[in-house]
Amino acid sequence: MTDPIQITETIRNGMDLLTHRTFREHGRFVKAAGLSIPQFGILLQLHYQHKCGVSDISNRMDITSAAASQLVDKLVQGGLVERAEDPNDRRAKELKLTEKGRQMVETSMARRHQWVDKMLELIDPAEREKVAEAMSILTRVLAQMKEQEKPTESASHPV
Amino acid sequence: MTDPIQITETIRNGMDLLTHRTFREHGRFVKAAGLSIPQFGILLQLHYQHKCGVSDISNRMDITSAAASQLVDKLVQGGLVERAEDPNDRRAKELKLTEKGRQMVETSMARRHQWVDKMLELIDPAEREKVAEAMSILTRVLAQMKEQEKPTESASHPV
DNA sequence: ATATATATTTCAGCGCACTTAACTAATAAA
DNA sequence: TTTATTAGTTAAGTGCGCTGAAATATATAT
Repeated sequence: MTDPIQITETIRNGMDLLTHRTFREHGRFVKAAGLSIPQFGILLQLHYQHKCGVSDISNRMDITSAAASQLVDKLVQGGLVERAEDPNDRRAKELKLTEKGRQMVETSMARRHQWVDKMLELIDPAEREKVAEAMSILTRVLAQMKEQEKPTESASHPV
Repeated sequence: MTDPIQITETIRNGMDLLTHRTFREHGRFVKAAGLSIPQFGILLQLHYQHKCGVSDISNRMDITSAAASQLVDKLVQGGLVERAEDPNDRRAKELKLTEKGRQMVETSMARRHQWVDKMLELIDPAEREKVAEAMSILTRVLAQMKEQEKPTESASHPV
């Protein structure tokens, strides 16, 4: 297979399938965990950023700060997020995952990894290595794209 | 890279990034299209199955048939889905995408493909081929897993 | 023919995410 | 110091997705 069009087609198709699959898995897990998708989105954001303020959440999710505040509040009441005063700016809050919140994210990722691993079990080691190589290529290019998208961002918020 | 653990790790990590990314893209598109995630889920299901009944939707989405009926109704009113009587079973409905609905799905996929293509532009042809090979492996194994999961399914509903 | 099961719809009601608007408190600018 | 700006919260109200229950109509079983 060297036809460029067919190569693109193959990749598009594979991506579609992966996406489709992942969507359902994720939805089911979140639902089973008793959370909503937006709520879980906040947990994930906190997992990746380690800490942030309410406005960081509203920016990232394209919702008003009022909505973000309300969502966060539910997570705080659920014991998944810790909301403290930002020592540098007393108007702002410093949001972090609690241990319980961290575990929730861990579990969800473990669940996904379980699925990925099950998939890998069905192919032989040589193919597994090929897939790993492709993933490392994609990881690299995704990081590259992320850089390109945020040239104006300060170093203070490594999303 | 031949260490099995590292191979798995690399793949898991790549999958996580792809998932994360795709989620946001999809959410934004759906929102911009004036639909909800569940509504769009139905369009996608109809895209893959070509036609189905209300209960197929409720089964697949893990919601009651009442909920499915209501969701479908909104899509019908929006001109995205056609709801006709199933000639084989007059209790059931035969749901299909309208031309407008089909275009909506096409556009959303094109949007995603655009993003995938942009990603591919950043890597050289040799790497692109490697990625394609990996995707075809994954596509194969995904199909295989799907088979394993539905051994009792009749041939009438190729989801 | 009668009883039962299936496919869908309608309705009342609940919880959630979201928005706008008004408000508090703290920082930054004049 | 006053004036604006920024971060976050609160409250009222909207719309959506969802459920449970009741209703309708068709299909299947006895």
